[in-house]
Amino acid sequence: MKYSQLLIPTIKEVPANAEIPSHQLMLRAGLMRKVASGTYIYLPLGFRCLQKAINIVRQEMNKTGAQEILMPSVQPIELWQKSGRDVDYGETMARFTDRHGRENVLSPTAEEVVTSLAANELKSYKQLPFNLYQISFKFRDEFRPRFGVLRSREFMMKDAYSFHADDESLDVTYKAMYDAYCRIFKRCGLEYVIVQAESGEMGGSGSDQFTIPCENGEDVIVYIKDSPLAWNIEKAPVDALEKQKAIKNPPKPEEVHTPKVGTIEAVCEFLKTKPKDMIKTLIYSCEDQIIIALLRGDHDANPEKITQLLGGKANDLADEATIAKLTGAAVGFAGPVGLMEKADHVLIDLSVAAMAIGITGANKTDYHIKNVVPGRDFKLEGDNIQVADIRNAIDGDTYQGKKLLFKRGIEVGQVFKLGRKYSSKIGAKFLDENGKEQIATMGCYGIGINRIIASAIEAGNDKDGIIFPISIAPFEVIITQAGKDDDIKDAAKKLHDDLETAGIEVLLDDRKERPGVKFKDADLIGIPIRATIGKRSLAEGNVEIKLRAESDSKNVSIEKASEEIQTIVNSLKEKLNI
RNA sequence: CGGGGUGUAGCUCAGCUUGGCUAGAGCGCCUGGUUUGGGACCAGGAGGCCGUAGGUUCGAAUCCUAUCACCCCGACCA
Repeated sequence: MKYSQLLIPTIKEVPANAEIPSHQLMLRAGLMRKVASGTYIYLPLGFRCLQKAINIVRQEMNKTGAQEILMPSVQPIELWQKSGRDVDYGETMARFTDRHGRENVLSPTAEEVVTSLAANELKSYKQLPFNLYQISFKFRDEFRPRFGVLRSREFMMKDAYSFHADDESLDVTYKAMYDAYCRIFKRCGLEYVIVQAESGEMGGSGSDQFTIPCENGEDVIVYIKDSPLAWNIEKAPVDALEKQKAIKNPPKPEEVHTPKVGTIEAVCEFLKTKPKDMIKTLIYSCEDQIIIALLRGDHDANPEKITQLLGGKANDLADEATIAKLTGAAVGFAGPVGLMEKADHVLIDLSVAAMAIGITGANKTDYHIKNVVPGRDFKLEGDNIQVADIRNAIDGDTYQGKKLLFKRGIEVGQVFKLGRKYSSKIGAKFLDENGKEQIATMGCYGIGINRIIASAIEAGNDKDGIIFPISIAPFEVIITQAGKDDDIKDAAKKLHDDLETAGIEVLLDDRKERPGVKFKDADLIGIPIRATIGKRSLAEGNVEIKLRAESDSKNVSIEKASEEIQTIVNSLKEKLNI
């Protein structure tokens, strides 16, 4: 392929609206352009990267016996009403009415459609198990698209759905997918970490996330040094904190006037105390019920843990009106004393139960109460009271006595055991050996293809540009033709043709540009191997070969160049099992 | 959706506070010439309804109002 024939609009300056390296570099290297917030055009180079990642995913999926299909992007809302996810997804799911007045959605994922397929076609246990997947654009109307392609509204996803007669069969496929994902990310040249995750909106029992550690990741990974244990923050367990020594004859609770200081920080400032001596009272509503959650002031609530304790039911922080009605005070002054009886359910974090004494809201606007002793001034036991782990791990926490460590990561894939959530609602049933009707159990397995590219760039870049793993680079080799003499052109052309014939993906930079410009562009785009043919080396009958990831170059005779480059390509590929 | 910010040439940004003549710079682009191994130099040139719509004013990029878009911080997810 000739550079001069491709649209590769590289830019020298850093785009003003791009914050993180992958976003900036994808624009600068001419991989993509933005159409609107969260939607992008993949230009020739960017699309080649996507295709290469897709091919790896496809190969590994096919190896497991999964079958590729293609489902529609426009789906009838009825299917989503059956599963109840029209509500769960809410505004994130784009909807429109067609000319006939039918309600449609733009597919954010495809459990409903694939399960309805199974409902129609699945009759007998003899058909099971099977695993269907597709690679297609998904649309989610995110509250806040950001970081370029890392959180775009339209994105390329591989989504697979497996159907099984029983849990053992699901376990087998789940493991096969898990292993396939390991191979996929390895082949894409990504250093990944597998973390235990909550299944969230998807429902179901088990889930593992494949994340790429990097500074700009949106997920927080919690892990233990020299241990395979790792969790998404939403799932990370923490040891209960040691019970604080009880204070002898603790003073009585005392109301203090705290005018207009409703936040933890403001109260601490005002009363000269620390967040960890505060008790934070959060009020949730869940299916018309009122849930109160008590946390230490320096801790954050973990919505996933709370949802689990509520039996998976959707819950949200209560609105201002509900809080005012319940507490009789403005937001910021809620406290457990005298309030707990009014709630349907009270969740007390382990660390609150471990406190000896604390300060909390008085359920009276502009007042707090100090000298509140858990167990004395509010109950820790009762029919509607549960003491549990409902918070996010923070620095200093341990699990099984070992220190928890934190880093950020990008989620590139996730595998779920869905169970019968969708199959029961949509009616994916079959007859078993005994002629008895059974509901199929399911798994689903997603990979964000764009995120593979973006996270590879997050992980692989330097001041000059992208450093692509060879497996997903737009080209494997770039030939920089430095000079316009005929012998240079001819030698470059011949090397290009030889490599192309040998099946190497090679780009010939035949532009009428100065060598400096070509070197800069080659580095920016991040093609793993560069072969330079110019006056200097050609005079000695040599070609200069340089790896993007390394600083040194070497000279190889023009006759041996093609062979040598092929050897390097193969060795780079072998490292990634390509 | 809540909070903050930005819209001026293809890109990065000055100018706006304190309204005033023809709206600027660097980079990029076009032409000619000199260059040619790490984003060259000289000369000439094209390119802007100052996001959009109203308003104030003799006069608006600049002040006011509305609106749209984009970006950042929060709740979601591949």
